[in-house]
Amino acid sequence: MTTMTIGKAARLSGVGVETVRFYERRGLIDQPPRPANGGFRVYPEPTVERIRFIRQAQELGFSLAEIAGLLALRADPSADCAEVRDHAEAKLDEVERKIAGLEHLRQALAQIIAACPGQGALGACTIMDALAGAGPSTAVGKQRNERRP
Amino acid sequence: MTTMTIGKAARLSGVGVETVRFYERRGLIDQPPRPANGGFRVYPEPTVERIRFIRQAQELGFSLAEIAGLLALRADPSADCAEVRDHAEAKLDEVERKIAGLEHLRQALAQIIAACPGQGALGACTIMDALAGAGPSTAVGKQRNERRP
DNA sequence: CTACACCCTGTACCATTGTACGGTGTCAAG
DNA sequence: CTTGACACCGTACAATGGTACAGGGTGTAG
Repeated sequence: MTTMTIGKAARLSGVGVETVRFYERRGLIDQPPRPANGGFRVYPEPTVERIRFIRQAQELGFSLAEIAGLLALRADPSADCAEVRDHAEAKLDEVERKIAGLEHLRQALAQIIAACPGQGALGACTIMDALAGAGPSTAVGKQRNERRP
Repeated sequence: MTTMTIGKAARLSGVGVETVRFYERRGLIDQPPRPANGGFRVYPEPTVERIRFIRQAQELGFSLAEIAGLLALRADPSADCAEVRDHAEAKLDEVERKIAGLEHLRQALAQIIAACPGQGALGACTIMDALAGAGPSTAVGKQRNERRP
């Protein structure tokens, strides 16, 4: 098993040592015990994965409290299955709503990019226009982006 | 044109009046002028759309500074097209990365939900397991050491 | 014309999510 | 056995994104 000090765990997961300790205090990751015979705390490799997950989930718009909920989901027999499943299903809905919102935004950005180099009349000039129009009716070369999901 | 007071604009966009003012201070939305003859500021309907966009973008993991950047994107001839397009393309990349991350998370959640009611052997009990394994029945040959301590 | 809800401005306060710092302990290379 | 890098712990400070008054103005229903 790969183990390391907190400094290496922090470097590998792309955060500062203080951030690791902060996540420990918030209960997002376990703080390894200090060895009985003295010395430094020893961090296992999965902690690095966990921190990376936390950072990624944050970029996807989840708060640390929500991320704690995700990390606490356990599909094992000792937990109340129905409760876990309800929670997981609620999160799944949320994830799917986010995906839908991002797809919408993606299309709007694609429309702006497509409209940009054209020197003619511009129908969807801003994000708000692109989102409102949702596409083609304006005379900018009909960016009907029918991309497959 | 539909117009309204700040209170109604706030209610329609699902935020508090103070939040609307906060966004004004941050330059995310325009503050309408006070009527010369006195009285209340008059908000147009597009401001409501704009606030809703801000809130949605926040839930998708964008900071207010980033959202300001999105709202400032203008594909019109007065702006430097190349610059606008670069910015829009960078944002598009980011959006697509977020979508990919969310799809990944979606699959992990689906896996937990699927594993939950079954009483048999559970392979992917937590989010971290589900993400590491990357696949239940669809045997995706991801060469990942799945070690159980 | 009075009550009452709502607006305006300014300032203060708050939660979340870190980041920095100071003082001390540990360890390993030279 | 000294020295430098890093760990540990506690506390303080900071950026972001609001939220809450206080003290006044405005507009309309009754």
